Amino acid sequence: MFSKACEYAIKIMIYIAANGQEGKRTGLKEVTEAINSPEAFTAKILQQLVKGKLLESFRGPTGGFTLPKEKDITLYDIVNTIDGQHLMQDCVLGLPECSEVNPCPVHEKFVAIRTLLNETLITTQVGNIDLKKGRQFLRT
Amino acid sequence: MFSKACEYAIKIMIYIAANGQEGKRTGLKEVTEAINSPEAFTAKILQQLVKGKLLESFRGPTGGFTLPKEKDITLYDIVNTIDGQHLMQDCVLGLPECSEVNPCPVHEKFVAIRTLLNETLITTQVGNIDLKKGRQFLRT
DNA sequence: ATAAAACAGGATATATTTGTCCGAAATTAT
DNA sequence: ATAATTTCGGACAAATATATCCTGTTTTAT
Repeated sequence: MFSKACEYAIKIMIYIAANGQEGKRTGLKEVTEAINSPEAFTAKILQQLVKGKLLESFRGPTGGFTLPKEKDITLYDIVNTIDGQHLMQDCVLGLPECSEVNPCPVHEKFVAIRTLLNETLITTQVGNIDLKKGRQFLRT
Repeated sequence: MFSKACEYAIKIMIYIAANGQEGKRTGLKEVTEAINSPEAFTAKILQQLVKGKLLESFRGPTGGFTLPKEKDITLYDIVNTIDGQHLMQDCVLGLPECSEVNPCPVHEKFVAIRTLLNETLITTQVGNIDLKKGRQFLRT
C-alpha cells in the first residue's frame, strides 16, 4: 500500500511525536533503534520530512528532531511528502484520462475505497496516536 | 495501489472477458493494442495468468487466450495471482507481528479500509464488467 | 511435409526503490 | 580553540520491478 520509505516515515513521525511531548528532541540513532530501520536510509527519510516541514532538525550535540509546534500533522501529510498523491488520486488502472466524468471500467468500484482512505489519512493526526496504550509497538 | 504488472493484468482480463463472450480467442497482439501495453512484458503477465488458471492458452494459428468456462474470476483472483496477498493482508506499517489481538498503532484506523477493499475485490467479477457501457476505456 | 502463426521461457537490459558510505557543516561542552 | 556529537548531502551499491530480445515449441493451413 505504502512504499517502504513511507512505512518508515509514519513510524518515525509517530515515535518522535510520542517521544517529544515536552519539546524533547529525538536523534537519528534513537529513532532507528525504536523502529528497527536501517540507519542511513532512515537519515534520508528524516531529511525529506524536514524539507517537507513535517519535522524540525537541530545539529550538534543535544541536536535531533522535533515536530513543529502548533502544527497538526496527519498521515495524509506524511504519505503526500514521501509517496506523493498517487495513492490518493491516480486511477487504479493507471489511466491518465480516467475521472469522474470519464471513468475507466472499474472507477466506480473504487470510489468508496478512495473516499474512506482519504478521510482516514486526513483525520489521523500523529500527535494523537498513543504508543503507551495497550501493547502497541513500532518494531518487531 | 497495484503494481504496474497488476494494472496490466486487470486490463488484460477485462478485455479478454469482454472480447471473448462466445469463446472467442484473443491474441497477444490484440490485447497489447487494446490496452496499450509493452508487448513482451504483456506476454509475461499472460503467462502468469495462465499458470494461475485465470486464463487458458492455445498455441498455433487461431490460438490465443480465453477465460476458463464456468469460472467466475474476480479482481481478488487477479491481484492475488500477480501481486500476492500483501495488499489484502499485511500490516500497513510492514510489522509482521501486527494482528487484531496485537495491533500496531494505526491498525484500527485501517480495518475499515481493508474490509471494504477486500469486499470490493472479491465481489467484482471481470465477466460482469461491461466495456460497451458509457465511454469506458482501457487505454489512453 | 512444410511454412506460417502464435504462445513459452530463458537471458538480458533498464528504471526505480531501497540501502550504504563518507566527508562536510553546524552546534555544544570543555 | 578544540574535540565531540549530530545532521546534511552527494556519490555509490544492491535489490526489485519493469521491459526487451531471441530462440524454441506447438498448432494450423496448405
